[in-house]
Amino acid sequence: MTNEVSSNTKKRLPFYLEYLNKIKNEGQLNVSSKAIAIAMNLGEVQVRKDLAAVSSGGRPKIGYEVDSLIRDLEEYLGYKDTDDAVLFGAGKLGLALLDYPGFYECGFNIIAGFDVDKKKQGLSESGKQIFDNSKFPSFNKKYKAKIGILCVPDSKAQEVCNFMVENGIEAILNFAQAHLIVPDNVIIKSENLAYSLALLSIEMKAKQHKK
Amino acid sequence: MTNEVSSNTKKRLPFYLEYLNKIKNEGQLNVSSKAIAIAMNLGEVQVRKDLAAVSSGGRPKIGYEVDSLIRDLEEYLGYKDTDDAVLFGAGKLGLALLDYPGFYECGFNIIAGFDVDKKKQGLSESGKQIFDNSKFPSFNKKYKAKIGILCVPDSKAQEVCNFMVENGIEAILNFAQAHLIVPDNVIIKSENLAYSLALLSIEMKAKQHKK
DNA sequence: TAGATTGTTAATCGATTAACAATC
DNA sequence: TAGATTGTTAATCGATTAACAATC
Repeated sequence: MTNEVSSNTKKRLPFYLEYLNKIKNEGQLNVSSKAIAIAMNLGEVQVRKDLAAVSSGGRPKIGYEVDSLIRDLEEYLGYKDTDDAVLFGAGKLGLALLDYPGFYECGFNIIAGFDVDKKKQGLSESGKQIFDNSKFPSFNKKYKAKIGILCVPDSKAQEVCNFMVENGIEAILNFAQAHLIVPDNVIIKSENLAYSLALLSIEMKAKQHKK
Repeated sequence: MTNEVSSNTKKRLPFYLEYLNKIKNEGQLNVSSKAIAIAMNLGEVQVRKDLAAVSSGGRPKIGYEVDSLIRDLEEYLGYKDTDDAVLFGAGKLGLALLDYPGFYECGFNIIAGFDVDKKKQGLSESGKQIFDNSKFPSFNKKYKAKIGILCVPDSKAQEVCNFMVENGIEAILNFAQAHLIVPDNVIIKSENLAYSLALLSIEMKAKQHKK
């Protein structure tokens, strides 16, 4: 059932939610697919198809009820039931992510950080515990986190990745610039910030050429 | 010419490059599309098509020359000529990005940060200057950065975004959880870390259901 | 030459868009 | 009822995959 929703649709869903929350705050109660399409630079029909896939639908002439659409999207995206996650590598990026409020809004609770460097262990600014890696096996026997965020140096990425997988992690958001190999039952998403920027820059240059 | 390469192909290119650098370091001189496909979990033909789009090609029976493939990919991705970028919002994430070494490797040089908070102005850990926003107009008349990274609080995102665009920024990598509106000549990529995690988590749960 | 591997053309698959029927 | 808007079915478009010819 979950997989009836196409992967491209899924990627757009959080942005619908963002837009809906914006207009909700402006006091809007209903919205048409046309209005959403214009604001988000998408096709009208695409918006309707996307929303049909995860919501109970709108009403002709009136449009979609903003509140119920927000509920349906949050439901689908799993923002309601909070998932526990752990983070490895409390460097600058790791610390920023540990204290990043956006995760919580999307239903994630980073319950602890891990780092091999004694100097980095202790409490983060927002009060999250940072333990030594060696504590993770017993920790995760108890807490059973399945989601891991990987922010260690590139050269340690594969090793730490293996360690996470051995101790119950099934989904990894990888910020290291490294080609990671994982078993089939584990999913991994490499989120390389510089790659995004590189692709953005290519697009920008392509656009300039066209002018 | 640039736009003959499909957008999905483009997204895979940095990952080819990553893998090629890995095997280069292991001393491998040539590589077949089959080997790449297996390592990266892609189709063999897809690899050949992707590589054909941006490289001078391989040789039957021998495969692709790792070195020249790396050169072609770096060339296409623009890793060779360094682009200047600026960053707005020197909070935790902003500071982490200012000092993030990965950007430089991909051909980006963050030449300065900007923040309205006097306490955040000065030097970052790696020695990057952080100025008051008011300095940006004259700064960018001189340096003409076209790429901007946006890390300000969600509520300030649109305002700062406008300010960037008014002063010559044409491509924005947005880390704020906010629906931003920009003129047609500006491109924007919203890089929301929590969204990535949410989609990963949905996939993980879908996978578990299948079992 | 035979075999491995590339590159290309055609077929398939999936996602987007267009046309239109259903409905309030 | 007329008009606006949703939802669906069919057509188009683009990307992936399969089949195969070219080449070293």
